Amino acid sequence: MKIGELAEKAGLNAQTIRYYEREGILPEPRRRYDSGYREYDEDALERLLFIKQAKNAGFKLSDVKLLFKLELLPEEACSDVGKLLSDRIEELDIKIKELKTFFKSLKRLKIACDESENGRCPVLENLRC
Amino acid sequence: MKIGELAEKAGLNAQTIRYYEREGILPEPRRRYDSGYREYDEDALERLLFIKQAKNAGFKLSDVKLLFKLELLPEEACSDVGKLLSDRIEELDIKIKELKTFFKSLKRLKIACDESENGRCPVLENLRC
DNA sequence: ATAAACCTTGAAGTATAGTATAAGGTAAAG
DNA sequence: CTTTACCTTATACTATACTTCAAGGTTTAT
Repeated sequence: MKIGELAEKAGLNAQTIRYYEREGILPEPRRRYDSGYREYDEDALERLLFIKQAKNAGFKLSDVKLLFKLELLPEEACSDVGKLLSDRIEELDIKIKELKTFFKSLKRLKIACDESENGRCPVLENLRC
Repeated sequence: MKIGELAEKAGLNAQTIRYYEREGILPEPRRRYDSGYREYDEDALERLLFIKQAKNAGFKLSDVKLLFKLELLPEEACSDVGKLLSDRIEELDIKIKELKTFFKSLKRLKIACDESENGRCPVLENLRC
């Protein structure tokens, strides 16, 4: 498939995909013989969807790059991937817990806001987490 | 307290606090009569800690600004705060669910990586979420 | 065959969130 | 009373992650 179709499937725009390629996050795809257009397969889509999720989880593109880079290296680098993954798993676990706390905090704020009758939303008084 | 002490308590640096003030996220504090130094109270610290959590939850500074801004407005704006909060609560709920999915995905990747014996970490083959 | 839609590159521009620097005034400790 | 730490402003710089633009070639539909 061409870049436009991939972009649509991944929910990105084509320039972003080219940018990922420039930055070494997405491997260079093969090109059409005649036009030189980029030609993508399903793996490229999988990668993009993974990148989107990783970004959503607060990972930097450089983290994703590192992960994909290590994928290509032989055995001795595999423990590095394992270490990287362990670290990220632990970080993400902490982050999820923090978000749950903040979620409660926002809900408390909402309730206080709904109940306010003095004409002011008591945002500040209720933001302790 | 002076800006340095506030910065330390909040785990930020003083320039960041001045930056938040410039951007209208933190209100201008009163100044010492003689030196013109900024003088902060505990509320400022609360605000900074709230900002940190909001940022961690993926909120932009402009979102936080909006929240604080609405706090100062009279009754008729209160329902806007309520709406803003409802939206953010819903977003955060979705985000937490997505992160949990990604968390599982990373764990699966880790397991596959630990079990791999062909000298390659099967990152790509295991990143489906 | 021609227009619209899509692709190419390279370079510049944007948004967000700071961080660093310069040049100087103030506060606190010895 | 001087030295060190801390404060002031304004401006410039950085990193991340895109987005836009210009100028042109290709594909597809009518």
